[in-house]
Amino acid sequence: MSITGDLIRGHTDAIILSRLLRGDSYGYEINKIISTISSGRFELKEATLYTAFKRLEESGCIASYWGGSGAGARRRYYTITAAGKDAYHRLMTEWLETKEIMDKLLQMEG
Amino acid sequence: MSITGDLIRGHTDAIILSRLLRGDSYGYEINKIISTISSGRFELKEATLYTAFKRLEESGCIASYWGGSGAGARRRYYTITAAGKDAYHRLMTEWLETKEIMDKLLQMEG
DNA sequence: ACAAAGTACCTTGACAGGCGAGGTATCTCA
DNA sequence: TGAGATACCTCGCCTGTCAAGGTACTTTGT
Repeated sequence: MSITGDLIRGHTDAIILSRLLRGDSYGYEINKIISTISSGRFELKEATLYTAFKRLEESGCIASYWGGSGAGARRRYYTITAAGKDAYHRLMTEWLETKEIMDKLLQMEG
Repeated sequence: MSITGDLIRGHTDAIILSRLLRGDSYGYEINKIISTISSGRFELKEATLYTAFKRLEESGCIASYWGGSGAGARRRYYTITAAGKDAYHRLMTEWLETKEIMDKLLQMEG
Protein backbone atom coordinates (compact mmCIF):
# COMPACT_ATOMS: atom_id res chain seq x y z
CA MET A 1 0.00 0.00 0.00
CA SER A 2 1.16 3.52 -0.58
CA ILE A 3 0.25 6.64 1.35
CA THR A 4 -1.11 9.27 -0.98
CA GLY A 5 -3.91 11.73 -1.54
CA ASP A 6 -5.98 12.70 1.43
CA LEU A 7 -3.83 10.73 3.85
CA ILE A 8 -0.88 13.04 3.36
CA ARG A 9 -2.92 16.15 2.84
CA GLY A 10 -1.91 18.69 5.40
CA HIS A 11 1.31 16.83 6.19
CA THR A 12 3.46 17.65 3.20
CA ASP A 13 4.54 20.97 4.64
CA ALA A 14 5.61 19.35 7.90
CA ILE A 15 7.55 16.67 6.07
CA ILE A 16 9.39 19.16 3.88
CA LEU A 17 10.19 21.43 6.81
CA SER A 18 11.47 18.54 8.86
CA ARG A 19 13.84 17.68 6.03
CA LEU A 20 15.12 21.23 5.70
CA LEU A 21 15.73 21.34 9.43
CA ARG A 22 18.69 19.05 8.83
CA GLY A 23 20.17 21.31 6.22
CA ASP A 24 19.51 22.93 2.88
CA SER A 25 18.26 20.64 0.15
CA TYR A 26 16.51 20.68 -3.18
CA GLY A 27 13.34 19.15 -4.58
CA TYR A 28 14.70 16.13 -6.31
CA GLU A 29 16.78 15.10 -3.32
CA ILE A 30 14.00 15.61 -0.80
CA ASN A 31 11.76 13.44 -2.91
CA LYS A 32 14.33 10.66 -3.06
CA ILE A 33 14.96 10.78 0.68
CA ILE A 34 11.27 10.64 1.51
CA SER A 35 10.93 7.66 -0.76
CA THR A 36 13.93 5.96 0.85
CA ILE A 37 12.88 6.61 4.44
CA SER A 38 9.40 5.30 3.78
CA SER A 39 10.69 2.31 1.81
CA GLY A 40 8.79 3.53 -1.21
CA ARG A 41 5.45 3.39 0.58
CA PHE A 42 5.10 7.14 0.71
CA GLU A 43 4.85 8.95 -2.59
CA LEU A 44 5.16 12.70 -2.72
CA LYS A 45 4.35 13.59 -6.29
CA GLU A 46 6.45 16.21 -8.07
CA ALA A 47 3.52 18.50 -8.69
CA THR A 48 2.64 18.30 -5.01
CA LEU A 49 6.21 18.97 -3.96
CA TYR A 50 6.71 22.05 -6.08
CA THR A 51 3.37 23.56 -5.13
CA ALA A 52 4.33 23.02 -1.52
CA PHE A 53 7.66 24.79 -2.05
CA LYS A 54 5.87 27.71 -3.61
CA ARG A 55 3.35 27.86 -0.79
CA LEU A 56 6.04 27.64 1.88
CA GLU A 57 8.17 30.29 0.25
CA GLU A 58 5.22 32.66 -0.14
CA SER A 59 4.39 32.25 3.51
CA GLY A 60 7.98 32.93 4.52
CA CYS A 61 8.72 29.49 5.92
CA ILE A 62 11.52 28.77 3.48
CA ALA A 63 13.87 30.72 1.20
CA SER A 64 15.55 29.56 -1.98
CA TYR A 65 18.68 30.12 -4.02
CA TRP A 66 20.17 28.58 -7.14
CA GLY A 67 23.02 26.24 -6.37
CA GLY A 68 25.56 24.29 -8.33
CA SER A 69 24.49 21.02 -9.83
CA GLY A 70 26.37 17.84 -9.19
CA ALA A 71 25.31 15.83 -12.16
CA GLY A 72 22.39 16.97 -14.26
CA ALA A 73 20.39 20.14 -14.36
CA ARG A 74 20.75 23.16 -12.07
CA ARG A 75 19.29 22.90 -8.61
CA ARG A 76 17.19 25.26 -6.57
CA TYR A 77 18.12 24.90 -2.94
CA TYR A 78 15.81 25.67 -0.06
CA THR A 79 16.63 26.87 3.45
CA ILE A 80 14.28 26.90 6.40
CA THR A 81 13.69 30.30 7.99
CA ALA A 82 12.96 31.17 11.61
CA ALA A 83 9.27 31.34 10.73
CA GLY A 84 9.65 27.94 9.12
CA LYS A 85 11.05 26.48 12.33
CA ASP A 86 8.12 27.88 14.26
CA ALA A 87 5.75 26.40 11.71
CA TYR A 88 7.49 23.05 12.00
CA HIS A 89 7.03 22.96 15.75
CA ARG A 90 3.41 23.94 15.43
CA LEU A 91 2.80 21.26 12.81
CA MET A 92 4.60 18.68 14.92
CA THR A 93 2.42 19.45 17.92
CA GLU A 94 -0.63 19.22 15.70
CA TRP A 95 0.52 15.87 14.39
CA LEU A 96 1.07 14.49 17.88
CA GLU A 97 -2.38 15.63 18.92
CA THR A 98 -3.98 14.26 15.77
CA LYS A 99 -2.33 10.90 16.44
CA GLU A 100 -3.55 10.78 19.99
CA ILE A 101 -7.12 11.71 19.12
CA MET A 102 -7.30 9.47 16.07
CA ASP A 103 -6.16 6.50 18.11
CA LYS A 104 -8.88 7.20 20.62
CA LEU A 105 -11.51 7.60 17.94
CA LEU A 106 -10.52 4.56 15.92
CA GLN A 107 -9.98 2.01 18.66
CA MET A 108 -12.62 -0.66 18.77
CA GLU A 109 -12.95 -0.64 22.54
CA GLY A 110 -14.10 2.32 24.62
CA MET B 1 -6.00 23.66 19.25
CA SER B 2 -8.64 21.84 17.31
CA ILE B 3 -8.14 19.23 14.65
CA THR B 4 -9.95 20.16 11.49
CA GLY B 5 -9.60 20.59 7.78
CA ASP B 6 -6.74 18.83 6.11
CA LEU B 7 -5.68 17.06 9.27
CA ILE B 8 -8.81 14.96 9.37
CA ARG B 9 -9.18 14.72 5.64
CA GLY B 10 -9.25 11.11 4.64
CA HIS B 11 -10.00 9.98 8.19
CA THR B 12 -13.65 10.89 8.59
CA ASP B 13 -14.84 7.70 6.93
CA ALA B 14 -12.71 5.61 9.27
CA ILE B 15 -13.99 7.47 12.31
CA ILE B 16 -17.62 7.08 11.30
CA LEU B 17 -17.21 3.41 10.49
CA SER B 18 -15.47 2.75 13.76
CA ARG B 19 -18.42 4.27 15.57
CA LEU B 20 -20.97 2.22 13.66
CA LEU B 21 -18.99 -0.90 14.46
CA ARG B 22 -20.29 -0.60 18.02
CA GLY B 23 -23.89 -0.39 16.91
CA ASP B 24 -26.30 1.61 14.82
CA SER B 25 -26.31 5.31 15.38
CA TYR B 26 -27.36 8.59 13.80
CA GLY B 27 -25.61 11.74 12.73
CA TYR B 28 -26.28 13.97 15.66
CA GLU B 29 -25.25 11.32 18.17
CA ILE B 30 -22.06 10.37 16.33
CA ASN B 31 -21.08 14.01 16.25
CA LYS B 32 -21.64 14.40 19.99
CA ILE B 33 -19.66 11.27 20.78
CA ILE B 34 -16.72 12.30 18.63
CA SER B 35 -16.69 15.64 20.36
CA THR B 36 -16.83 13.98 23.78
CA ILE B 37 -14.12 11.40 23.09
CA SER B 38 -11.79 14.07 21.77
CA SER B 39 -12.61 16.46 24.59
CA GLY B 40 -13.88 18.96 22.06
CA ARG B 41 -10.55 19.14 20.26
CA PHE B 42 -11.85 17.33 17.22
CA GLU B 43 -14.60 19.00 15.26
CA LEU B 44 -16.46 17.14 12.59
CA LYS B 45 -18.66 19.70 10.92
CA GLU B 46 -22.23 18.81 10.06
CA ALA B 47 -21.79 19.39 6.35
CA THR B 48 -18.76 17.12 6.39
CA LEU B 49 -20.59 14.45 8.34
CA TYR B 50 -23.58 14.30 6.09
CA THR B 51 -21.51 14.29 2.92
CA ALA B 52 -19.56 11.41 4.42
CA PHE B 53 -22.76 9.50 5.16
CA LYS B 54 -23.89 9.99 1.60
CA ARG B 55 -20.53 8.87 0.24
CA LEU B 56 -20.42 5.81 2.48
CA GLU B 57 -23.95 4.80 1.65
CA GLU B 58 -23.36 5.17 -2.07
CA SER B 59 -20.30 2.99 -1.84
CA GLY B 60 -22.21 0.34 0.08
CA CYS B 61 -20.31 0.70 3.35
CA ILE B 62 -23.34 1.68 5.37
CA ALA B 63 -27.13 1.42 5.10
CA SER B 64 -29.77 3.66 6.63
CA TYR B 65 -33.31 3.58 7.97
CA TRP B 66 -35.60 6.05 9.65
CA GLY B 67 -35.92 5.40 13.34
CA GLY B 68 -38.01 6.74 16.20
CA SER B 69 -36.91 9.94 17.78
CA GLY B 70 -36.30 10.20 21.50
CA ALA B 71 -36.68 13.90 21.94
CA GLY B 72 -36.67 16.17 18.93
CA ALA B 73 -36.83 15.58 15.22
CA ARG B 74 -36.85 12.19 13.50
CA ARG B 75 -33.57 10.36 13.18
CA ARG B 76 -31.93 8.56 10.33
CA TYR B 77 -30.03 5.60 11.68
CA TYR B 78 -27.03 4.05 9.99
CA THR B 79 -25.78 0.45 10.07
CA ILE B 80 -22.42 -0.77 8.95
CA THR B 81 -22.47 -3.41 6.20
CA ALA B 82 -20.04 -6.26 5.55
CA ALA B 83 -18.35 -4.09 2.94
CA GLY B 84 -18.15 -1.34 5.52
CA LYS B 85 -16.37 -3.64 7.95
CA ASP B 86 -13.86 -4.53 5.27
CA ALA B 87 -13.37 -0.84 4.53
CA TYR B 88 -12.87 -0.14 8.21
CA HIS B 89 -10.10 -2.71 8.48
CA ARG B 90 -8.44 -1.39 5.37
CA LEU B 91 -8.60 2.19 6.65
CA MET B 92 -7.28 1.10 10.03
CA THR B 93 -4.30 -0.57 8.41
CA GLU B 94 -3.73 2.55 6.35
CA TRP B 95 -3.87 4.70 9.45
CA LEU B 96 -1.35 2.52 11.28
CA GLU B 97 0.99 2.67 8.32
CA THR B 98 0.55 6.41 7.91
CA LYS B 99 1.38 6.88 11.58
CA GLU B 100 4.50 4.77 11.33
CA ILE B 101 5.79 6.49 8.22
CA MET B 102 4.90 9.99 9.38
CA ASP B 103 6.77 9.44 12.62
CA LYS B 104 9.80 8.35 10.66
CA LEU B 105 9.57 11.31 8.31
CA LEU B 106 8.95 13.91 10.98
CA GLN B 107 11.46 12.89 13.58
CA MET B 108 14.35 15.27 13.91
CA GLU B 109 16.97 12.54 14.17
CA GLY B 110 17.79 9.98 11.49
C1' DA C 1 -49.70 31.43 24.33
C1' DC C 2 -45.23 32.39 22.80
C1' DA C 3 -40.20 32.49 22.53
C1' DA C 4 -35.97 30.33 22.98
C1' DA C 5 -33.13 26.51 22.95
C1' DG C 6 -32.18 21.87 22.02
C1' DT C 7 -32.70 17.97 18.84
C1' DA C 8 -32.21 16.46 14.14
C1' DC C 9 -31.59 16.54 9.18
C1' DC C 10 -30.07 18.42 4.59
C1' DT C 11 -28.04 21.31 0.44
C1' DT C 12 -25.35 24.72 -2.07
C1' DG C 13 -21.26 26.88 -3.44
C1' DA C 14 -16.62 28.29 -2.51
C1' DC C 15 -12.01 26.91 -1.55
C1' DA C 16 -7.65 24.48 -1.22
C1' DG C 17 -4.43 20.75 -1.78
C1' DG C 18 -3.00 16.60 -4.37
C1' DC C 19 -1.76 15.01 -8.71
C1' DG C 20 -2.01 13.39 -13.82
C1' DA C 21 -0.22 15.01 -17.75
C1' DG C 22 2.57 17.61 -20.06
C1' DG C 23 6.75 20.52 -20.89
C1' DT C 24 11.94 22.21 -20.54
C1' DA C 25 17.00 21.58 -20.00
C1' DT C 26 21.42 19.28 -18.72
C1' DC C 27 24.69 15.49 -18.25
C1' DT C 28 26.47 10.62 -18.73
C1' DC C 29 27.18 6.40 -20.85
C1' DA C 30 26.77 2.94 -24.31
C1' DT D 1 22.62 9.45 -31.20
C1' DG D 2 19.65 8.04 -28.13
C1' DA D 3 18.25 6.36 -23.74
C1' DG D 4 18.09 7.30 -18.97
C1' DA D 5 19.09 9.87 -14.99
C1' DT D 6 19.07 14.43 -12.98
C1' DA D 7 16.35 18.56 -12.17
C1' DC D 8 12.77 21.99 -12.51
C1' DC D 9 8.01 23.85 -13.51
C1' DT D 10 2.80 24.66 -14.82
C1' DC D 11 -2.10 23.83 -16.03
C1' DG D 12 -6.38 22.06 -14.97
C1' DC D 13 -9.16 18.52 -12.85
C1' DC D 14 -10.93 16.21 -8.81
C1' DT D 15 -12.32 15.56 -4.22
C1' DG D 16 -13.23 16.49 0.66
C1' DT D 17 -14.07 20.19 4.04
C1' DC D 18 -17.03 23.63 5.63
C1' DA D 19 -19.51 28.34 6.10
C1' DA D 20 -23.89 29.59 5.44
C1' DG D 21 -28.29 28.83 4.92
C1' DG D 22 -32.65 26.21 5.39
C1' DT D 23 -36.48 22.85 7.45
C1' DA D 24 -39.04 20.69 11.25
C1' DC D 25 -40.20 18.88 15.80
C1' DT D 26 -40.04 18.95 21.12
C1' DT D 27 -39.21 20.80 25.59
C1' DT D 28 -38.90 24.40 28.91
C1' DG D 29 -39.57 28.77 30.88
C1' DT D 30 -42.37 32.89 31.38
